Amino acid sequence: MRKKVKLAFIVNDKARKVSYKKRHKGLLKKLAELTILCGVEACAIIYSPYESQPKVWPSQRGVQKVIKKFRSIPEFELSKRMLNQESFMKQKVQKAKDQLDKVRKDNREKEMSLLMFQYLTEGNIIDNLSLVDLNDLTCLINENLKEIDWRMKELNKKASTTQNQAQVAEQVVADGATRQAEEAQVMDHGQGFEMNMDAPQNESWILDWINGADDEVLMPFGDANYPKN
Amino acid sequence: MRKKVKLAFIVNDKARKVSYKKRHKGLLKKLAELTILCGVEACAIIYSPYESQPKVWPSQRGVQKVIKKFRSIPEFELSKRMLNQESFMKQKVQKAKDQLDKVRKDNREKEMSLLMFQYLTEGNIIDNLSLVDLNDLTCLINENLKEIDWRMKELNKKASTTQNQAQVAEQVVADGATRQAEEAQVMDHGQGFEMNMDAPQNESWILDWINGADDEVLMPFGDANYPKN
DNA sequence: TATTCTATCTATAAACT
DNA sequence: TAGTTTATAGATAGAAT
Repeated sequence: MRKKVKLAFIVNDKARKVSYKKRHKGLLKKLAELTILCGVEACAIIYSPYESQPKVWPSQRGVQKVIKKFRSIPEFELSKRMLNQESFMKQKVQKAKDQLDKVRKDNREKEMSLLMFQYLTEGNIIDNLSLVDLNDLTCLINENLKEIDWRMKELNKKASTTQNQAQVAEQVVADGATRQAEEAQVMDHGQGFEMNMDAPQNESWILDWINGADDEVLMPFGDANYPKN
Repeated sequence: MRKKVKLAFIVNDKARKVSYKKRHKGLLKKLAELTILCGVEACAIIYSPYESQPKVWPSQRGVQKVIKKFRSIPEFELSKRMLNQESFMKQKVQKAKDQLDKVRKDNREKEMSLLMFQYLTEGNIIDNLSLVDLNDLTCLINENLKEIDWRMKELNKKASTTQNQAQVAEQVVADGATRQAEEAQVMDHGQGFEMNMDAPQNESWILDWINGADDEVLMPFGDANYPKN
């Protein structure tokens, strides 16, 4: 029901003021907590349109002390610090971009996995697949065949029962298909503010294996389909 | 499981640093949200023990602008503002005290109600009741008798059925007793940090009526039992 | 206009990697 | 030491008072 706050100027005057009052209060509380809990000096200055005087925090002594320090810093020193802040921001942006790339790659993998299992279980392949898609899909299926083969061999080695290989193979494929289908969520490819930047929380054994240590395998899933930014 | 944060310096160095990093990050985010959502100018300066440079917010332009304003304010003007801040704090304290009084009064009422219904339902009265307690209790019972009387009259007026008065009266008493007992939570009388400062969320009709408009009734429940602060 | 209520979103303490 | 995860405490949007 309650909508997620969109990080943008609140156009409605009334709503903005209400929000300001709540958030202003919350902010000062947080700042107070930070200074008390962690024993740091800090101050905040807020020029609100609702009061003629800027709102300051904390009380008399605190702000004067902190501000005094700032007064004593020459102008050019200040600029230098600001530039540091700017480069810090650039780092942040780069990090966010890296995360984006990672999520896109993950999404691509999940999509492909979904396609693969659709193909394996329903026997039909979706139209409109690009050459790249088909290539990745083929790759993925080959990976899985290898995996199955490897697992069969492992089981053979260790088997103390009389299970035959065909049964084992079927079991592995069915198991993998179920888990993969459950986990394959095709995520948003857009670049909006709401984009999911979280890394996926559960990797299937297939993806683990693909991402994993085997250097002989050529890695598929480039970001060919996504615009560079 | 997770304990409620106690508003005090975190003694454990490791825990304090972890907390600082999280809260610092959270604070700047909040500040950014405030400025964007509500279109206000603001800045924060944090002198952390973990960085040689004070942490500032927001980026270059923002801080310089806000700080410049502050630089241009004469020292004595600053003091004046700080005093305003101080008086603002005094107001806050007074408000908190008022709230405390209110909660204490509410608690007193709830205790008395509980006693009354224990007396009415179990027929025995707890020992160690002071003269004041007994007086309040008598008062409260009289109030309730009046209320019952009033309700009976109302029902008589409006009754289109053939219900007799005795039945109605019994109904009212039973109903009131149940609701009152459910709602009567005897709250903490201490003055610790954890004290419940919330106003009670559900008033019974009896308390509504006691607090309400009838000026003829002498109000019981002074704060006689509590130390003034 | 401010306060209260409450469903929901967000921050973060603690544990784990 | 820093990043991740998870459960819970805390903040707050929106509605009602």
